[in-house]
Amino acid sequence: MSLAKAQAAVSRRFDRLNMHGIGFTDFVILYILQESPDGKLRRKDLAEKTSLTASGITRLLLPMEKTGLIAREANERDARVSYVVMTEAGRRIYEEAKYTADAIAAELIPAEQFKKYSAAAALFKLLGAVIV
Amino acid sequence: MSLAKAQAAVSRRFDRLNMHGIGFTDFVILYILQESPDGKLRRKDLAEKTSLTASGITRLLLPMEKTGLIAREANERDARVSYVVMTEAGRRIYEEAKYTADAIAAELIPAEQFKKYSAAAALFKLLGAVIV
DNA sequence: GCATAATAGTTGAGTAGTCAAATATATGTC
DNA sequence: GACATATATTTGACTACTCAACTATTATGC
Repeated sequence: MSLAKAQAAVSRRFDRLNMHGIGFTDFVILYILQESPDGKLRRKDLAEKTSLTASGITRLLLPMEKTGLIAREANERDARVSYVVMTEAGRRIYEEAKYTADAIAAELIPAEQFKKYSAAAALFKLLGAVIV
Repeated sequence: MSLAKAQAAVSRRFDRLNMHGIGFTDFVILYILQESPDGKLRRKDLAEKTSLTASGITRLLLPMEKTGLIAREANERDARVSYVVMTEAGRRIYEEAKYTADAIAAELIPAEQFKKYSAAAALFKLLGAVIV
């Protein structure tokens, strides 16, 4: 089961991110948020982009909100949705973690791939290109 | 994170296997056992082939042993190892589940790939070829 | 041949999610 | 504008693992 193997290997290497106090999935959340045009997304959309369930997102974001990496913002038109916005602290941690993530990604992927992007961004794009 | 997405999608579809009383990972175990030359493997080797930890294998095999899909066999030379062998019941369930797995795999992969093998075998080989 | 290190497997405690049900709000229909 | 239906999020109970520490056994250096 090489898919499982690849994913296990990739996310295990990214465990080094916990030196910034965040896990692999937290980093992915910050990455997605920082990439999104308004810098905020509905929980639903984060769920889709990460392939987690809405429930998983709730549980993942809870500690991130407590430690102040992200914050909650209401939607004026629809009281059901609560946006997830990156805080200043979140952005700072993301920038720090990006260096680590880039180093890890550089160990994982061939050199030509990350001329244009940061290595981490390239890795994500590469994975996106390979499957599904 | 498309790797995670792909894996989530694949293993979620294989949830249909629980109509045979087994999960996706149990099926993978049976598949690996049935493919192995002697029809038996050390727990260690199963761990490596599935990318699980030895501990995960212990926990996975426990119920499979209870329901009689696999059995335990000692190694005469080395008392530390315990082989995992497929039982008759295990082989029967595997053969049944294979039809379901093939049907699922056929929905997931392009047609030319499974001329030679069963669709499930082709899927596994394909995944193996793509990454790692 | 004895001490030290290495290997196979299991166990306790914890983590990262899942699913199904509940809650709150929005939308469409009549 | 009330009622049924749909959508976004949260919660409780559970599952499928992981890691670190342990037990039992085997291999190695001296």
